[in-house]
Amino acid sequence: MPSIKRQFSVESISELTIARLSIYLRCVDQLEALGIETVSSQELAQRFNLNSAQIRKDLAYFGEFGVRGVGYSVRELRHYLTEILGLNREHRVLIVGAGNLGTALCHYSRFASESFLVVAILDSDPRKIGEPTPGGLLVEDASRLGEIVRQREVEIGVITTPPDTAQRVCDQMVAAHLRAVLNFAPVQVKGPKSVLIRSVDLKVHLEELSFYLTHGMPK
Amino acid sequence: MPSIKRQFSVESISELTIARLSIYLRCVDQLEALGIETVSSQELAQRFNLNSAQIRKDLAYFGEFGVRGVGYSVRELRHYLTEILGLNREHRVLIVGAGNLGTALCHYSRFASESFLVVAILDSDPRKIGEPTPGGLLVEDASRLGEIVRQREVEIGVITTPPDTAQRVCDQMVAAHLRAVLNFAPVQVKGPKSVLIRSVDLKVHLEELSFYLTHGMPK
DNA sequence: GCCTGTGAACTCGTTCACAGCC
DNA sequence: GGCTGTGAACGAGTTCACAGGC
Repeated sequence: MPSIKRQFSVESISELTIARLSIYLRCVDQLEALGIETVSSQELAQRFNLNSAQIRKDLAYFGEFGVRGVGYSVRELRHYLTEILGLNREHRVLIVGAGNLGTALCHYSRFASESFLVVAILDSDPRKIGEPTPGGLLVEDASRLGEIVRQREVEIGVITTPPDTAQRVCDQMVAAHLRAVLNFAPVQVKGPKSVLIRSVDLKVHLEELSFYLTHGMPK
Repeated sequence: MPSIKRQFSVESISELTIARLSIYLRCVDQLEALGIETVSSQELAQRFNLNSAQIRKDLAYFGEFGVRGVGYSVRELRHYLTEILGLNREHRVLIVGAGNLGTALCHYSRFASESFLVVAILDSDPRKIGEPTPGGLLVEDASRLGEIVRQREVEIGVITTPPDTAQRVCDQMVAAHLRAVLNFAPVQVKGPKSVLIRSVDLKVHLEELSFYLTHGMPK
């Protein structure tokens, strides 16, 4: 079994490609569960509404995983995608904001994947501190963020606070040397380029639906 | 105050433009809260990390809202964006899946915007049916979906079930004539083109972070 | 014959740069 | 002088189409 290319340059690969790799991984997981051992890019494309040339191109950035005339081994592909996405090790996650969304994610991200472990959920509301979430984790004091990040070797911070405190929390996460931040608050949070910041913006998605409901569907 | 173009063609406008309009609306909301009355595309761009030409182009699809030499009236722009996005009327939302995420969204989408109203949350688990969510809404029986959609004039369905039931729920939503579906389950759900289906994929976002944490940051 | 990997063609989206207007 | 609205230039991303290998 060949290994993934050592020399791919992260710079030259589109973020859209990375997002699709995650989708491909999900697809081969399903195929494996069905007992399918080999799959061609065409078959993958048909089954999951994708484009076969794009699948081949996306994969080819990272190595030659397929066999001409045959296709890809489902098992191998799953292995490669897991390795490429960095999912063969555990990522420790900390959530700030123990509201409904924060506590929900606390539980959700556990079943979402083996690779992400929520090691703390913080809040600054004294009434919430010390209380357990449905998942069984105790809410801790937001002022202990730096200390907790260091002690528990946290890499990823998740913001589920109201919008007006999101930027402050993000600044604290940057100061605590978290390497990546996932923001769920409906504001644009900013930080230095050394920290990877991504937002999941529910409001934008709902408003997009509203637009198309009002003006008719897209192409 | 001029009105928005009647004759823009939805087909010719990119989904990315629509998503940005939602961001612009959020930005002018903030400016209005600061008491700022007029803003140029350049100022908007600087303040919120956007591109001024893109702002002008995005807005120009829908009308001539600006004044040359001056800029845009914050109040007017807010009005136009609200109208364009179809946020000047209420959209009724139904959630299927009363787990942590479903109940969280039930509450969340209320404060997210005035324009979206969650009118029902359903589940098929008899232990959950009849129980109140933190927001005070009672969980109803998922088998009543069609009836509830009709009676309460629901437009948008939200899926927060586990992945294995998501497609079935989506099919039921299509059958019940919901016009748009927002899926939070980590699977690709499919439906006819007449129904707008969008997914918010937490797992993909986390795995993208994992990729960059493993291989270094993007450009 | 079939399917991958990939250069080339094309499509789509962004940015530039300036004419037109205040 | 300053800023919008927009064609034109550019760049990114997708799809085509085929050479190469099983």
